[in-house]
Amino acid sequence: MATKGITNRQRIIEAADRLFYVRGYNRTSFSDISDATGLPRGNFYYYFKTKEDILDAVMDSRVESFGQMLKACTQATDDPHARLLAFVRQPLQNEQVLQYGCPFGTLSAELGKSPSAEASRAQITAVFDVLRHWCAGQFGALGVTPARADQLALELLARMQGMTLIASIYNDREFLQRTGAGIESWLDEIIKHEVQA
Amino acid sequence: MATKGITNRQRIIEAADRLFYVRGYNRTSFSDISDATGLPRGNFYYYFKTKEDILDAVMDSRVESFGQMLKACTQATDDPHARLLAFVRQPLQNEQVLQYGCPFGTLSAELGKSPSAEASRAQITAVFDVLRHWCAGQFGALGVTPARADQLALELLARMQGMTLIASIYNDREFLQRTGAGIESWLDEIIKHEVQA
DNA sequence: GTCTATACCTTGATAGAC
DNA sequence: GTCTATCAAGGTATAGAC
Repeated sequence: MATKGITNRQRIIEAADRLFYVRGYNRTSFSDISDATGLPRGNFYYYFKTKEDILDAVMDSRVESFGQMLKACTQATDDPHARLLAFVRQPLQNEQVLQYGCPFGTLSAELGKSPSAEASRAQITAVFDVLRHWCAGQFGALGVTPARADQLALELLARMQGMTLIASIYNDREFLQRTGAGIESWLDEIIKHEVQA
Repeated sequence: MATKGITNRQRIIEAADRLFYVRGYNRTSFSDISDATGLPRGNFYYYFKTKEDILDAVMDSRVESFGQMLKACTQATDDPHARLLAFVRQPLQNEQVLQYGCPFGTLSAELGKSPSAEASRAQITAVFDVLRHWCAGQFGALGVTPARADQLALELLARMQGMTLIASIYNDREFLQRTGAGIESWLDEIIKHEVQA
């Protein structure tokens, strides 16, 4: 029964994850999740106390799956530069980014206007911290100071967020590719000027 | 009577503009606008047929006021570089950007997940086009080709959007200032390498 | 654990008095 | 033009049968 319970719980999380991404958190209702899963509305409260609890689980799920992605980037090669390149290229191949934007960025923009700014903000930063620290780790491995590595990590995330937002607003695949290439060039410049070989 | 009508209409637009910014469009109700203006809920329908009509008016208002800002930038100096600098520095001085992000960027992220993607997307791009074309005009005045000017305009907007999003997520004023300075340096490089004096 | 039925509230929107 | 009263629909959440 534990496995069966986990299965339905997982179904809810996955459906909510998708819906929060394509419709937004506030515009996603229990009825929507019910339609997507086939589970009756009232059933959700057996697994989650409130809608915000579902959001928490979705956030955890996104952190987890993105952690997996970063792990794959880490294990694929020992070269931090190659790792960062893989990280930069990943949204460029994702078709949905053009339509719905970055799952983290758009959700953060939405939750940043939440009533309980305390709780939401902590969750948002927790998600971005995963990316931030991983990127900073790669820059650090390239030989810059920890403080500088963190600065570069934030700048990289900002560039990627700006890229995905503008690309999704204009639904402009060419801009996405061009700007992605620009970020790669920027990485090259960083390594050329700040890293001793 | 016309003036009185316009006055109340203007009150609604201003209150809605503020609420859409700090609470988001979907989470702002007629009751919220009623509380903010002191006008009864039912009264809104004398001025606007639907909630989306209020959104339209708010968008127009934002375009209008930002157009004024750009006009001020344009009239303040004849130097396109100085104009672009003023444009870049403008969000750096705005305290609310740290808390609620860019009014255009966050609203676009929210409306990009709207049901009627057709109508919303057109409005969003209309808003960003104002900024895009103004920036492209400045780059063009610096002497680059129209196509290149448009590319640079988009890149500038993307950088600023990324900057404001990350800054608001981490509520990091230092990052905002630092990244703003980085964008200014980037502008310098562009002019140095692409513009013939 | 799963499902149905429903309570209770807020929403956007309408009708009509003044 | 302004306001009150109210509607129907949809929201989250709960109670309780199975």
